[in-house]
Amino acid sequence: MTRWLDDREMAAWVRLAAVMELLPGVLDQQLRRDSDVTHFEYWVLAMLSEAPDRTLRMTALAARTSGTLPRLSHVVKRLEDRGLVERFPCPQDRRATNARLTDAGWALVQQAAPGHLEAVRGSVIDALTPEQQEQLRGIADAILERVDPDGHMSANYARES
Amino acid sequence: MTRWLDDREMAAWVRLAAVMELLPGVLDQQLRRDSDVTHFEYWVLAMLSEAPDRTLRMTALAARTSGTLPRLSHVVKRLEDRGLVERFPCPQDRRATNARLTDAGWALVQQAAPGHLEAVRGSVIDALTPEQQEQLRGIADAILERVDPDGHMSANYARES
DNA sequence: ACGCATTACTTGACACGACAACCAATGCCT
DNA sequence: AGGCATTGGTTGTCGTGTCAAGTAATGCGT
Repeated sequence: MTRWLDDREMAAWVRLAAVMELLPGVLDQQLRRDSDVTHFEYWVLAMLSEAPDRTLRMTALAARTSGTLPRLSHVVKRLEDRGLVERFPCPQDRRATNARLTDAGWALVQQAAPGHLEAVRGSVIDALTPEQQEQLRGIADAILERVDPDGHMSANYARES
Repeated sequence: MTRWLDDREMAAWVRLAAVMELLPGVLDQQLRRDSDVTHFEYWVLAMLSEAPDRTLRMTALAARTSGTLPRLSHVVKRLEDRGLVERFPCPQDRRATNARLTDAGWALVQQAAPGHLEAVRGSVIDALTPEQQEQLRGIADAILERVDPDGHMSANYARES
């Protein structure tokens, strides 16, 4: 027999679904308008900008951005065509490809970061109390634990304990 | 001067971003595999199945699914081609189009609902304590308040107060 | 009652992601 | 050392979403 959702469960789920449907579009639009990159492209550039030598292997980049490898391949190629990233085979393992942020890519991240940060603050962070921010961390961790138990797809952060 | 995110804010944001990136895919896959519909298509059918006479105007459907009108137009057309929905001009206002769930569509929702429910439980609801579910509701409401202040895009639920 | 703005949607072109097939380098096993 | 599975990544095709433009009915102002 199926256990239906009670009111509390339904309320939580419906709102989460609405957030998942709306928030990505809002953030995407801001970045597109102001800096001509998608939200995902921005994450790619941002992760590279924080990496040693501004360089990461494709697989590492995929994990840090929660993206699949084919997706990353396409995205990085487009970024390369635009001169924001360069690719070169890894010397240690010639199967692997390294992606490095160019100066132009670095400049774009620097220019885009403040506006994006404001958007994230405006639609998420500043809408929440400090308590809610901590709650959100716990909730998201619990969900990620179910969705990606091994953390393969979200090596971006250190999960609690 | 830009206010950067502190540790607490960053932790919350990074995890929310990962959830937004991963969760839709997980739910999509389950529905595709088991019932050959996308998550968005499922919401469309589900909203219709709860509406009086299983019928809604396109605009109302868009609001309830947090989708844009062009998107809905495409999706409903595809659903119509598959015989799950039928469209007919609204008698009262001939600009408007009504979408009604067919018997086949109704059957699909009935068949798909239990599996989808299990997926939602498995990846979200059962991962959270009752307390966290209430927290999530509050957090999502706060975000939606910023992202869609007038509630145009999320007429699906009654927001608090 | 005429015209213009608005509402409600549809359509077409383009961009992006997913999936599957593919290729190349590596490393292990014997 | 030869063979085979595995790892790491790219490519092509297809489905789907978005955006901009277009159409048609409505309603409001004068």
